[in-house]
Amino acid sequence: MTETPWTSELHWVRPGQQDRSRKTQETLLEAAAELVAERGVEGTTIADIAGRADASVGAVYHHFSDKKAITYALFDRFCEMMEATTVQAVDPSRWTGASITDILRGYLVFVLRYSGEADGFRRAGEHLARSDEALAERFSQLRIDLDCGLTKLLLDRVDEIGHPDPAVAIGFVLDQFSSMLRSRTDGELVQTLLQDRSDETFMEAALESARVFLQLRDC
Amino acid sequence: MTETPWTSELHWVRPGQQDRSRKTQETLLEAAAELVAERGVEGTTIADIAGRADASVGAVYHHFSDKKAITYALFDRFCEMMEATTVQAVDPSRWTGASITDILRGYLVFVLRYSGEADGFRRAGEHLARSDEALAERFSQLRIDLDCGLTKLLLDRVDEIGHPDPAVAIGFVLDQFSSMLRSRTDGELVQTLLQDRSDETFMEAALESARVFLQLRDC
DNA sequence: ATTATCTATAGATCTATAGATAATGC
DNA sequence: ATTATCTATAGATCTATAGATAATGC
Repeated sequence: MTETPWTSELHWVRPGQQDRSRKTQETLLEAAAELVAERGVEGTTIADIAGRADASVGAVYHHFSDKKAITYALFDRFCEMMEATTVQAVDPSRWTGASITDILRGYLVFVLRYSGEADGFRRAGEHLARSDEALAERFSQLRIDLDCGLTKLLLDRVDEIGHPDPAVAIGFVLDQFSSMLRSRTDGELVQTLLQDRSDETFMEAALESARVFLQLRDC
Repeated sequence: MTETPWTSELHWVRPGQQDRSRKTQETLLEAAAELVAERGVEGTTIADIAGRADASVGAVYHHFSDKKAITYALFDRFCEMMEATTVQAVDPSRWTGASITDILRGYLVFVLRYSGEADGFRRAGEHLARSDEALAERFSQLRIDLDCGLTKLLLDRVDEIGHPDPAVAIGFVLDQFSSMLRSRTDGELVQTLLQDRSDETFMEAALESARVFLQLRDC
Protein backbone atom coordinates (compact mmCIF):
# COMPACT_ATOMS: atom_id res chain seq x y z
CA MET A 1 0.00 0.00 0.00
CA THR A 2 2.94 2.33 0.56
CA GLU A 3 4.72 1.47 -2.69
CA THR A 4 3.04 2.98 -5.69
CA PRO A 5 3.93 2.47 -9.32
CA TRP A 6 4.75 6.17 -9.52
CA THR A 7 8.04 5.58 -7.86
CA SER A 8 9.18 3.10 -10.48
CA GLU A 9 7.20 3.78 -13.56
CA LEU A 10 9.75 2.23 -15.87
CA HIS A 11 8.62 -1.17 -14.73
CA TRP A 12 5.23 -0.37 -16.16
CA VAL A 13 5.90 1.50 -19.34
CA ARG A 14 8.78 0.39 -21.53
CA PRO A 15 10.59 3.39 -22.97
CA GLY A 16 10.96 3.03 -26.74
CA GLN A 17 14.38 3.03 -28.33
CA GLN A 18 13.26 3.58 -31.90
CA ASP A 19 11.35 6.50 -33.36
CA ARG A 20 8.74 4.07 -34.60
CA SER A 21 8.33 2.75 -31.08
CA ARG A 22 7.64 6.12 -29.47
CA LYS A 23 5.14 6.89 -32.19
CA THR A 24 3.30 3.60 -31.67
CA GLN A 25 3.23 4.14 -27.92
CA GLU A 26 1.77 7.59 -28.40
CA THR A 27 -0.85 6.26 -30.82
CA LEU A 28 -1.80 3.51 -28.39
CA LEU A 29 -2.25 6.00 -25.54
CA GLU A 30 -4.34 8.29 -27.71
CA ALA A 31 -6.53 5.36 -28.75
CA ALA A 32 -6.86 4.25 -25.14
CA ALA A 33 -7.83 7.77 -24.04
CA GLU A 34 -10.54 7.99 -26.69
CA LEU A 35 -11.97 4.60 -25.83
CA VAL A 36 -11.89 5.21 -22.08
CA ALA A 37 -13.64 8.55 -22.62
CA GLU A 38 -16.37 6.71 -24.53
CA ARG A 39 -16.76 3.45 -22.63
CA GLY A 40 -14.78 3.69 -19.41
CA VAL A 41 -11.80 1.61 -18.35
CA GLU A 42 -13.69 -1.62 -17.80
CA GLY A 43 -15.60 -1.21 -21.03
CA THR A 44 -12.38 -0.96 -23.02
CA THR A 45 -10.46 -4.11 -23.99
CA ILE A 46 -6.85 -4.47 -25.06
CA ALA A 47 -8.07 -5.64 -28.44
CA ASP A 48 -10.17 -2.47 -28.75
CA ILE A 49 -7.14 -0.31 -28.09
CA ALA A 50 -4.94 -2.24 -30.50
CA GLY A 51 -7.67 -2.08 -33.13
CA ARG A 52 -8.21 1.66 -32.90
CA ALA A 53 -4.46 2.28 -32.97
CA ASP A 54 -4.06 -0.03 -36.00
CA ALA A 55 -1.70 -2.17 -33.99
CA SER A 56 -1.78 -5.69 -32.62
CA VAL A 57 -2.43 -6.97 -29.13
CA GLY A 58 1.19 -8.06 -28.96
CA ALA A 59 2.34 -4.53 -29.65
CA VAL A 60 0.31 -3.26 -26.71
CA TYR A 61 2.01 -5.70 -24.37
CA HIS A 62 5.39 -4.83 -25.79
CA HIS A 63 4.89 -1.25 -24.58
CA PHE A 64 2.85 -1.76 -21.41
CA SER A 65 3.29 -4.49 -18.86
CA ASP A 66 -0.43 -4.98 -18.40
CA LYS A 67 -3.78 -3.24 -18.64
CA LYS A 68 -3.29 -1.42 -15.38
CA ALA A 69 -0.08 0.09 -16.76
CA ILE A 70 -2.06 1.67 -19.59
CA THR A 71 -4.51 3.14 -17.10
CA TYR A 72 -1.61 4.45 -15.02
CA ALA A 73 -0.06 6.01 -18.10
CA LEU A 74 -3.31 7.79 -18.93
CA PHE A 75 -3.63 9.07 -15.38
CA ASP A 76 0.00 10.12 -15.37
CA ARG A 77 -0.59 12.20 -18.46
CA PHE A 78 -3.68 13.71 -16.84
CA CYS A 79 -1.53 14.76 -13.91
CA GLU A 80 1.00 16.34 -16.25
CA MET A 81 -1.74 18.20 -18.10
CA MET A 82 -3.34 19.46 -14.92
CA GLU A 83 -0.10 20.46 -13.25
CA ALA A 84 1.25 22.33 -16.26
CA THR A 85 -2.07 24.06 -16.85
CA THR A 86 -2.44 25.00 -13.20
CA VAL A 87 1.01 26.56 -13.08
CA GLN A 88 0.18 28.72 -16.06
CA ALA A 89 -3.37 29.49 -14.95
CA VAL A 90 -2.48 30.74 -11.47
CA ASP A 91 0.60 32.71 -12.46
CA PRO A 92 -0.11 36.21 -11.08
CA SER A 93 1.57 37.93 -14.04
CA ARG A 94 -1.03 36.39 -16.35
CA TRP A 95 -3.76 38.21 -14.49
CA THR A 96 -2.22 41.64 -14.07
CA GLY A 97 -5.04 44.16 -14.07
CA ALA A 98 -7.73 41.48 -14.02
CA SER A 99 -10.66 41.64 -11.63
CA ILE A 100 -12.07 38.67 -9.71
CA THR A 101 -14.84 38.43 -12.28
CA ASP A 102 -12.27 38.31 -15.08
CA ILE A 103 -10.44 35.47 -13.39
CA LEU A 104 -13.59 33.47 -12.68
CA ARG A 105 -14.79 33.97 -16.24
CA GLY A 106 -11.43 32.80 -17.54
CA TYR A 107 -11.73 29.66 -15.43
CA LEU A 108 -15.22 28.89 -16.73
CA VAL A 109 -14.32 29.51 -20.36
CA PHE A 110 -11.25 27.33 -20.16
CA VAL A 111 -12.99 24.34 -18.59
CA LEU A 112 -16.05 24.57 -20.85
CA ARG A 113 -13.86 24.76 -23.92
CA TYR A 114 -11.04 22.34 -23.21
CA SER A 115 -11.96 19.87 -20.48
CA GLY A 116 -13.28 17.46 -23.10
CA GLU A 117 -9.77 16.89 -24.38
CA ALA A 118 -8.70 15.45 -21.05
CA ASP A 119 -11.79 13.30 -20.55
CA GLY A 120 -10.28 9.84 -21.08
CA PHE A 121 -7.19 10.73 -19.07
CA ARG A 122 -9.28 12.04 -16.18
CA ARG A 123 -11.59 9.06 -16.26
CA ALA A 124 -8.63 6.68 -16.02
CA GLY A 125 -7.56 8.58 -12.91
CA GLU A 126 -11.00 8.35 -11.35
CA HIS A 127 -11.03 4.62 -11.98
CA LEU A 128 -7.68 4.13 -10.26
CA ALA A 129 -8.71 6.40 -7.41
CA ARG A 130 -11.60 4.08 -6.60
CA SER A 131 -9.34 1.17 -5.77
CA ASP A 132 -6.06 2.77 -4.64
CA GLU A 133 -5.97 5.18 -1.76
CA ALA A 134 -2.60 6.67 -2.68
CA LEU A 135 -3.72 7.42 -6.21
CA ALA A 136 -6.96 8.87 -4.88
CA GLU A 137 -4.82 11.18 -2.80
CA ARG A 138 -2.78 12.18 -5.84
CA PHE A 139 -5.94 12.73 -7.85
CA SER A 140 -7.42 14.99 -5.16
CA GLN A 141 -4.20 16.95 -4.93
CA LEU A 142 -4.61 18.13 -8.52
CA ARG A 143 -7.82 19.90 -7.68
CA ILE A 144 -6.48 21.19 -4.39
CA ASP A 145 -3.45 22.72 -6.13
CA LEU A 146 -5.66 24.46 -8.64
CA ASP A 147 -8.11 25.67 -6.01
CA CYS A 148 -5.33 26.94 -3.76
CA GLY A 149 -3.72 28.82 -6.61
CA LEU A 150 -7.00 30.41 -7.60
CA THR A 151 -7.72 31.24 -3.98
CA LYS A 152 -4.42 33.12 -3.76
CA LEU A 153 -5.23 35.06 -6.91
CA LEU A 154 -8.62 36.03 -5.52
CA LEU A 155 -7.30 36.88 -2.06
CA ASP A 156 -4.85 39.27 -3.73
CA ARG A 157 -7.99 41.13 -4.73
CA VAL A 158 -9.67 40.87 -1.33
CA ASP A 159 -10.54 44.55 -1.45
CA GLU A 160 -13.11 43.69 -4.12
CA ILE A 161 -14.79 41.24 -1.73
CA GLY A 162 -17.46 42.43 0.67
CA HIS A 163 -18.17 39.00 2.25
CA PRO A 164 -17.16 38.99 5.94
CA ASP A 165 -15.12 35.75 5.59
CA PRO A 166 -13.40 35.97 2.19
CA ALA A 167 -11.44 32.70 2.48
CA VAL A 168 -14.48 30.55 3.21
CA ALA A 169 -16.55 32.41 0.63
CA ILE A 170 -13.93 31.82 -2.07
CA GLY A 171 -13.71 28.15 -1.13
CA PHE A 172 -17.44 27.81 -1.52
CA VAL A 173 -17.54 29.58 -4.86
CA LEU A 174 -14.72 27.45 -6.27
CA ASP A 175 -16.45 24.28 -5.08
CA GLN A 176 -19.64 25.52 -6.62
CA PHE A 177 -17.95 26.18 -9.94
CA SER A 178 -16.15 22.87 -10.12
CA SER A 179 -19.27 20.91 -9.17
CA MET A 180 -21.36 22.66 -11.77
CA LEU A 181 -18.70 22.38 -14.45
CA ARG A 182 -18.40 18.69 -13.66
CA SER A 183 -22.14 18.17 -14.15
CA ARG A 184 -22.12 20.21 -17.30
CA THR A 185 -19.11 18.63 -18.97
CA ASP A 186 -19.64 15.06 -17.76
CA GLY A 187 -21.26 14.13 -21.06
CA GLU A 188 -24.54 12.32 -21.72
CA LEU A 189 -25.49 11.97 -18.04
CA VAL A 190 -27.91 13.90 -15.90
CA GLN A 191 -29.99 16.32 -17.86
CA THR A 192 -30.55 19.41 -15.72
CA LEU A 193 -32.74 22.44 -16.05
CA LEU A 194 -29.95 24.63 -17.38
CA GLN A 195 -28.33 21.83 -19.39
CA ASP A 196 -30.00 22.83 -22.64
CA ARG A 197 -29.25 26.50 -22.20
CA SER A 198 -26.19 27.93 -23.87
CA ASP A 199 -22.79 28.00 -22.22
CA GLU A 200 -23.14 31.78 -22.32
CA THR A 201 -26.31 31.75 -20.20
CA PHE A 202 -24.79 29.27 -17.80
CA MET A 203 -21.62 31.31 -17.41
CA GLU A 204 -23.41 34.55 -16.80
CA ALA A 205 -25.64 32.96 -14.17
CA ALA A 206 -22.63 31.38 -12.46
CA LEU A 207 -20.74 34.67 -12.48
CA GLU A 208 -23.72 36.58 -11.17
CA SER A 209 -24.10 34.05 -8.39
CA ALA A 210 -20.44 34.38 -7.44
CA ARG A 211 -20.63 38.15 -7.65
CA VAL A 212 -23.52 38.49 -5.23
CA PHE A 213 -22.26 35.78 -2.90
CA LEU A 214 -18.80 37.31 -2.61
CA GLN A 215 -20.44 40.77 -2.51
CA LEU A 216 -18.05 42.00 -5.17
CA ARG A 217 -17.56 45.72 -5.47
CA ASP A 218 -17.18 46.80 -9.05
CA CYS A 219 -13.73 48.26 -9.52
CA MET B 1 -34.39 0.83 -29.82
CA THR B 2 -38.07 1.68 -29.41
CA GLU B 3 -38.89 -1.41 -27.33
CA THR B 4 -37.59 -1.18 -23.81
CA PRO B 5 -37.68 -3.87 -21.16
CA TRP B 6 -39.88 -1.58 -19.09
CA THR B 7 -42.85 -2.49 -21.22
CA SER B 8 -42.54 -6.19 -20.48
CA GLU B 9 -40.61 -6.49 -17.28
CA LEU B 10 -41.95 -9.95 -16.51
CA HIS B 11 -39.68 -11.38 -19.13
CA TRP B 12 -36.75 -10.15 -17.08
CA VAL B 13 -37.76 -10.72 -13.52
CA ARG B 14 -39.60 -13.90 -12.64
CA PRO B 15 -42.30 -13.20 -10.08
CA GLY B 16 -42.00 -15.63 -7.16
CA GLN B 17 -44.86 -17.88 -6.22
CA GLN B 18 -43.63 -18.88 -2.81
CA ASP B 19 -42.95 -16.71 0.21
CA ARG B 20 -39.41 -18.05 0.28
CA SER B 21 -38.94 -17.00 -3.31
CA ARG B 22 -39.92 -13.39 -2.80
CA LYS B 23 -37.67 -13.21 0.20
CA THR B 24 -34.70 -14.59 -1.74
CA GLN B 25 -35.34 -12.20 -4.59
CA GLU B 26 -35.41 -9.28 -2.19
CA THR B 27 -32.19 -10.45 -0.53
CA LEU B 28 -30.50 -10.80 -3.91
CA LEU B 29 -31.47 -7.27 -4.91
CA GLU B 30 -30.27 -5.84 -1.63
CA ALA B 31 -26.94 -7.66 -2.02
CA ALA B 32 -26.65 -6.44 -5.59
CA ALA B 33 -27.38 -2.86 -4.54
CA GLU B 34 -24.69 -2.96 -1.87
CA LEU B 35 -22.09 -4.41 -4.20
CA VAL B 36 -22.90 -2.01 -7.03
CA ALA B 37 -22.65 0.89 -4.61
CA GLU B 38 -19.18 -0.35 -3.62
CA ARG B 39 -17.72 -1.59 -6.90
CA GLY B 40 -20.00 -0.52 -9.72
CA VAL B 41 -21.98 -2.74 -12.09
CA GLU B 42 -18.99 -4.06 -14.00
CA GLY B 43 -17.03 -4.66 -10.83
CA THR B 44 -19.78 -6.88 -9.44
CA THR B 45 -20.08 -10.52 -10.52
CA ILE B 46 -23.03 -12.85 -10.27
CA ALA B 47 -21.02 -15.01 -7.89
CA ASP B 48 -20.43 -11.94 -5.69
CA ILE B 49 -24.13 -11.26 -5.50
CA ALA B 50 -25.00 -14.87 -4.77
CA GLY B 51 -22.27 -15.00 -2.13
CA ARG B 52 -23.37 -11.89 -0.26
CA ALA B 53 -26.99 -13.04 -0.37
CA ASP B 54 -26.03 -16.51 0.91
CA ALA B 55 -27.49 -18.03 -2.21
CA SER B 56 -26.12 -19.87 -5.22
CA VAL B 57 -25.45 -18.68 -8.74
CA GLY B 58 -28.27 -20.92 -9.94
CA ALA B 59 -30.69 -19.16 -7.61
CA VAL B 60 -29.78 -15.81 -9.13
CA TYR B 61 -30.58 -17.09 -12.61
CA HIS B 62 -33.83 -18.62 -11.40
CA HIS B 63 -34.99 -15.12 -10.45
CA PHE B 64 -33.36 -12.98 -13.13
CA SER B 65 -32.95 -13.84 -16.77
CA ASP B 66 -29.45 -12.39 -16.94
CA LYS B 67 -27.14 -9.83 -15.40
CA LYS B 68 -28.77 -6.97 -17.24
CA ALA B 69 -32.08 -7.93 -15.69
CA ILE B 70 -30.61 -7.42 -12.23
CA THR B 71 -29.32 -3.99 -13.24
CA TYR B 72 -32.74 -3.15 -14.66
CA ALA B 73 -34.40 -4.26 -11.44
CA LEU B 74 -32.10 -2.02 -9.40
CA PHE B 75 -32.79 0.94 -11.66
CA ASP B 76 -36.51 0.20 -11.57
CA ARG B 77 -36.44 0.36 -7.81
CA PHE B 78 -34.49 3.62 -7.98
CA CYS B 79 -37.25 5.04 -10.16
CA GLU B 80 -39.88 3.92 -7.68
CA MET B 81 -37.94 5.47 -4.79
CA MET B 82 -37.42 8.75 -6.61
CA GLU B 83 -40.97 9.01 -7.89
CA ALA B 84 -42.58 8.24 -4.56
CA THR B 85 -40.24 10.60 -2.72
CA THR B 86 -40.76 13.39 -5.24
CA VAL B 87 -44.54 13.16 -4.95
CA GLN B 88 -44.30 13.53 -1.19
CA ALA B 89 -41.57 16.18 -1.27
CA VAL B 90 -43.33 18.56 -3.64
CA ASP B 91 -46.81 18.19 -2.17
CA PRO B 92 -47.78 21.82 -1.39
CA SER B 93 -49.64 20.81 1.77
CA ARG B 94 -46.39 19.53 3.24
CA TRP B 95 -44.92 23.02 2.99
CA THR B 96 -47.78 25.12 4.28
CA GLY B 97 -46.29 28.16 5.97
CA ALA B 98 -42.75 27.32 4.83
CA SER B 99 -40.50 29.94 3.29
CA ILE B 100 -38.22 29.36 0.29
CA THR B 101 -35.31 28.97 2.67
CA ASP B 102 -37.22 26.33 4.63
CA ILE B 103 -37.89 24.36 1.46
CA LEU B 104 -34.31 24.58 0.22
CA ARG B 105 -33.00 23.56 3.63
CA GLY B 106 -35.36 20.60 3.67
CA TYR B 107 -34.04 19.53 0.28
CA LEU B 108 -30.41 19.73 1.40
CA VAL B 109 -31.03 17.89 4.65
CA PHE B 110 -32.91 15.11 2.95
CA VAL B 111 -30.29 14.45 0.28
CA LEU B 112 -27.35 14.69 2.68
CA ARG B 113 -29.02 12.30 5.08
CA TYR B 114 -30.65 9.71 2.85
CA SER B 115 -29.14 9.71 -0.62
CA GLY B 116 -26.61 7.09 0.44
CA GLU B 117 -29.38 4.52 0.80
CA ALA B 118 -30.16 4.78 -2.90
CA ASP B 119 -26.56 4.72 -4.07
CA GLY B 120 -26.42 1.27 -5.64
CA PHE B 121 -29.83 1.68 -7.24
CA ARG B 122 -28.86 5.04 -8.72
CA ARG B 123 -25.52 3.77 -9.94
CA ALA B 124 -27.22 0.91 -11.77
CA GLY B 125 -29.37 3.50 -13.52
CA GLU B 126 -26.38 5.58 -14.51
CA HIS B 127 -24.72 2.51 -15.94
CA LEU B 128 -27.75 1.65 -18.06
CA ALA B 129 -28.13 5.27 -19.14
CA ARG B 130 -24.68 5.18 -20.69
CA SER B 131 -25.60 2.51 -23.20
CA ASP B 132 -29.36 2.92 -23.72
CA GLU B 133 -30.80 6.20 -24.86
CA ALA B 134 -34.34 5.41 -23.74
CA LEU B 135 -33.19 4.58 -20.23
CA ALA B 136 -31.03 7.71 -20.17
CA GLU B 137 -34.21 9.62 -20.97
CA ARG B 138 -36.05 7.93 -18.14
CA PHE B 139 -33.19 8.59 -15.77
CA SER B 140 -33.14 12.29 -16.64
CA GLN B 141 -36.87 12.51 -16.22
CA LEU B 142 -36.57 11.66 -12.52
CA ARG B 143 -34.50 14.77 -11.88
CA ILE B 144 -36.67 16.90 -14.13
CA ASP B 145 -39.80 15.85 -12.25
CA LEU B 146 -38.21 16.74 -8.94
CA ASP B 147 -36.85 20.05 -10.19
CA CYS B 148 -40.17 21.01 -11.78
CA GLY B 149 -42.04 20.22 -8.58
CA LEU B 150 -39.62 22.24 -6.52
CA THR B 151 -39.77 25.08 -9.03
CA LYS B 152 -43.55 25.20 -8.63
CA LEU B 153 -43.24 25.30 -4.84
CA LEU B 154 -40.78 28.17 -5.05
CA LEU B 155 -42.76 30.07 -7.70
CA ASP B 156 -45.75 29.94 -5.35
CA ARG B 157 -43.57 32.10 -3.12
CA VAL B 158 -42.39 34.40 -5.90
CA ASP B 159 -43.12 37.46 -3.73
CA GLU B 160 -40.11 36.45 -1.64
CA ILE B 161 -37.88 36.62 -4.74
CA GLY B 162 -36.27 39.87 -5.79
CA HIS B 163 -34.41 38.46 -8.82
CA PRO B 164 -35.79 39.98 -12.06
CA ASP B 165 -36.23 36.55 -13.72
CA PRO B 166 -37.42 34.20 -10.97
CA ALA B 167 -37.87 31.15 -13.19
CA VAL B 168 -34.33 31.20 -14.56
CA ALA B 169 -32.91 32.06 -11.15
CA ILE B 170 -34.68 29.11 -9.53
CA GLY B 171 -33.45 26.81 -12.28
CA PHE B 172 -29.91 27.92 -11.66
CA VAL B 173 -30.13 27.49 -7.90
CA LEU B 174 -31.60 23.99 -8.21
CA ASP B 175 -28.86 23.00 -10.66
CA GLN B 176 -26.31 24.43 -8.30
CA PHE B 177 -27.69 22.46 -5.37
CA SER B 178 -27.91 19.18 -7.22
CA SER B 179 -24.40 19.52 -8.64
CA MET B 180 -22.91 20.31 -5.26
CA LEU B 181 -24.85 17.59 -3.51
CA ARG B 182 -23.69 15.16 -6.15
CA SER B 183 -20.05 16.05 -5.55
CA ARG B 184 -20.51 15.89 -1.83
CA THR B 185 -22.37 12.57 -1.66
CA ASP B 186 -20.56 10.80 -4.49
CA GLY B 187 -18.31 9.06 -2.01
CA GLU B 188 -14.53 8.70 -2.03
CA LEU B 189 -13.98 10.83 -5.16
CA VAL B 190 -12.87 14.42 -5.59
CA GLN B 191 -11.77 16.03 -2.40
CA THR B 192 -12.81 19.67 -2.49
CA LEU B 193 -12.04 22.64 -0.33
CA LEU B 194 -15.30 22.42 1.58
CA GLN B 195 -15.35 18.60 1.57
CA ASP B 196 -13.86 18.33 5.03
CA ARG B 197 -16.09 20.97 6.52
CA SER B 198 -19.24 19.84 8.29
CA ASP B 199 -22.53 19.34 6.50
CA GLU B 200 -23.80 22.22 8.61
CA THR B 201 -21.19 24.64 7.23
CA PHE B 202 -21.82 23.43 3.70
CA MET B 203 -25.58 23.82 4.06
CA GLU B 204 -25.42 27.30 5.48
CA ALA B 205 -23.06 28.44 2.70
CA ALA B 206 -25.33 26.92 0.06
CA LEU B 207 -28.40 28.55 1.58
CA GLU B 208 -26.69 31.92 1.87
CA SER B 209 -25.63 31.66 -1.76
CA ALA B 210 -29.19 30.87 -2.84
CA ARG B 211 -30.57 33.63 -0.66
CA VAL B 212 -28.41 36.38 -2.14
CA PHE B 213 -28.73 35.08 -5.70
CA LEU B 214 -32.52 34.92 -5.56
CA GLN B 215 -32.49 38.19 -3.60
CA LEU B 216 -34.82 36.71 -1.03
CA ARG B 217 -36.78 39.09 1.12
CA ASP B 218 -37.12 37.82 4.65
CA CYS B 219 -40.77 37.20 5.36
C1' DA C 1 22.14 -7.64 -33.57
C1' DT C 2 18.56 -5.51 -31.51
C1' DT C 3 14.08 -3.85 -31.18
C1' DA C 4 9.37 -3.86 -32.58
C1' DT C 5 5.46 -6.15 -34.35
C1' DC C 6 2.31 -9.88 -35.58
C1' DT C 7 -0.40 -14.29 -35.21
C1' DA C 8 -2.04 -17.83 -32.64
C1' DT C 9 -3.30 -19.52 -28.39
C1' DA C 10 -2.91 -20.64 -23.41
C1' DG C 11 -4.95 -19.22 -19.00
C1' DA C 12 -8.06 -16.74 -16.22
C1' DT C 13 -12.45 -15.01 -15.27
C1' DC C 14 -17.16 -14.44 -15.73
C1' DT C 15 -21.89 -15.48 -17.57
C1' DA C 16 -25.20 -18.72 -18.19
C1' DT C 17 -27.12 -23.51 -18.34
C1' DA C 18 -28.10 -28.47 -17.40
C1' DG C 19 -29.35 -31.80 -14.40
C1' DA C 20 -29.85 -33.37 -9.75
C1' DT C 21 -31.73 -32.37 -5.06
C1' DA C 22 -34.56 -30.03 -1.63
C1' DA C 23 -38.50 -27.39 -0.06
C1' DT C 24 -43.27 -25.73 -0.55
C1' DG C 25 -48.17 -25.73 -0.57
C1' DC C 26 -52.37 -27.67 -2.75
C1' DA D 1 -46.78 -31.76 -8.46
C1' DT D 2 -44.67 -27.61 -8.61
C1' DT D 3 -41.38 -24.34 -7.46
C1' DA D 4 -36.96 -23.13 -5.71
C1' DT D 5 -32.23 -24.15 -4.93
C1' DC D 6 -27.71 -26.25 -5.49
C1' DT D 7 -23.49 -28.18 -7.77
C1' DA D 8 -20.88 -28.77 -11.60
C1' DT D 9 -19.58 -27.24 -15.90
C1' DA D 10 -20.06 -25.58 -20.73
C1' DG D 11 -19.37 -21.32 -23.42
C1' DA D 12 -17.95 -16.73 -24.03
C1' DT D 13 -14.85 -13.11 -23.33
C1' DC D 14 -10.78 -10.96 -22.05
C1' DT D 15 -5.88 -10.76 -20.47
C1' DA D 16 -1.48 -12.11 -21.24
C1' DT D 17 2.26 -14.89 -23.39
C1' DA D 18 5.11 -17.66 -26.70
C1' DG D 19 7.23 -18.02 -30.82
C1' DA D 20 7.77 -16.51 -35.50
C1' DT D 21 8.42 -12.52 -38.68
C1' DA D 22 9.57 -7.80 -39.95
C1' DA D 23 11.83 -3.38 -39.37
C1' DT D 24 15.48 -0.42 -37.44
C1' DG D 25 19.90 1.59 -36.76
C1' DC D 26 24.76 0.79 -35.43
